[in-house]
Amino acid sequence: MDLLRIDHQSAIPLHAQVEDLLRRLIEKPEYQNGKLLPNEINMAKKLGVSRSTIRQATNKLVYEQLLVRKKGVGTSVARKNISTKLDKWDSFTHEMDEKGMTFRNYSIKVSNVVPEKDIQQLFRIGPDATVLKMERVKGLDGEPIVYFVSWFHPRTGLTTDDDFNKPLYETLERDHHVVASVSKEGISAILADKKLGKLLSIDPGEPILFRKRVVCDAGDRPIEYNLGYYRADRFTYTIDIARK
Amino acid sequence: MDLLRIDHQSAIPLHAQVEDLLRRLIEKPEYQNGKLLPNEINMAKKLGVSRSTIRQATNKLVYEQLLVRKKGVGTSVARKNISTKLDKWDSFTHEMDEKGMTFRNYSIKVSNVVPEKDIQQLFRIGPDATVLKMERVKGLDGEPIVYFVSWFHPRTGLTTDDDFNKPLYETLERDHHVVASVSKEGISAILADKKLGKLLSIDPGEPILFRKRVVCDAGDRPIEYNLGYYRADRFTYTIDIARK
DNA sequence: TAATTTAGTATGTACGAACATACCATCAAA
DNA sequence: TTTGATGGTATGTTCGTACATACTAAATTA
Repeated sequence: MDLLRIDHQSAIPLHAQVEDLLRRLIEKPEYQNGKLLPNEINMAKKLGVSRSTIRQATNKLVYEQLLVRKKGVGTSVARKNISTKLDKWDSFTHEMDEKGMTFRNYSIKVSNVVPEKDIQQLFRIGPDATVLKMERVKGLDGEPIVYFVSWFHPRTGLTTDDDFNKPLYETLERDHHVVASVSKEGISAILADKKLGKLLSIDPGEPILFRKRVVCDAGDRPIEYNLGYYRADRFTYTIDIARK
Repeated sequence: MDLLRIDHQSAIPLHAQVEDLLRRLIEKPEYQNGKLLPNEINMAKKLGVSRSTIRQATNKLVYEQLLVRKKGVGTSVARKNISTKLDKWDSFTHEMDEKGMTFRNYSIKVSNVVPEKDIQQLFRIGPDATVLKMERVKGLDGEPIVYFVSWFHPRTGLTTDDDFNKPLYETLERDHHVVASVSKEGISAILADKKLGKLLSIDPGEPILFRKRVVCDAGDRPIEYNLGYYRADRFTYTIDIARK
């Protein structure tokens, strides 16, 4: 078991190594049915770290609700959430078409980058791995409306050669056999800075609807990290209950 | 400073007391502008607990993004998120009306209860405080569709005497001067148990769309904790981008 | 004066120890 | 047979200590 070892010489903190190890461990089928993990003291002994370090790592996973602890029993993997099938995500353009509006890409930029730490962690990739980054400005009637930034997990197989003007999730499903499912979405508001102001043709300080999204595949593994900056004077996010 | 003291005799764990103390502390205006909290060692000394206990408490708040830590600098209060104004939440019934369907309350029950620990914590109320609990089953064409359970923070001023057949958020705003804003929403799926099966007229084991929601006021203080159980065969949750 | 060194302070990481409390399965008593 | 006691195990809480690392500002040097 090479992946189940801790490197005391590494610059990576022990608790981070343990956390990572646990993340990989709990993906294994033998832990999927709520079976108990090894107890803390044994894990500590086996990995050659202290119990506090084990707890530091498990605490984080418990916060994230990946693990569940029961006093007097042990720690087990949380039963996985059933995620709702994605069907409308990339239909933004289509919806606009139906309303008789042409929603076009104003600019598009695709590159390979080494992402920030939080994305590395989300994607569970090394600090040197490069991922595909896509930036888009979309607009309506000559007016830019939204600025998207996406990072795609290497397992999507997307490259700079793909056609990003076509519906993306269709491309992923057809050409790369990756099926996107909803995972997590957060909406908040920020103020436009200089850069955003320029991209969206508004003054810095104007309100921006900011959406953060993690797209996962059917196995709940992250495939895309996506940020969306919407001109708040042109768009509102609403949650809608639709009949089947 | 009565609220800034730790009771070593209490059954409540020290770290929980510290956490609670910090939650109250960081609401004060003097910490709102990113000013630094007292450093960990001093806090530990002042409160008569160890630094680990302080960290145990602050860790949680850091994880919740209420606090921000900077190595070599200190810990400060995170700038508050601007939350989007709520306008469509209680329009469920209205939407249905527009579609020519009558969405009615099938049953409704209002009571005063001592809530579970997680709600106590969310509401930041004592273990003895009672809150208003409301349970509703709503349905369509003689068929129950959704089961709601809500707990309302005492500050809403809602009592069992209020009329819960009228749009709730309008009542809150008009009669109790509480303005609801979106805070957090989670959607998942569960299986119906006996109770849910009976309430929704389906067999136990049938899929249920489960929605958990925390409604906050304009000051980001929680006012309602709401659970919704939707018959998955009748409803789908979609996220929709609508033009203003 | 401007660049650099350095001391002080704050968080970050890690260890080890001890006792409390919840749970469970087994065994004993009513 | 059912109830109750009990000991083993696992997490929960808390303490104390030590050193690493990042940042800041004051003191030093070029």
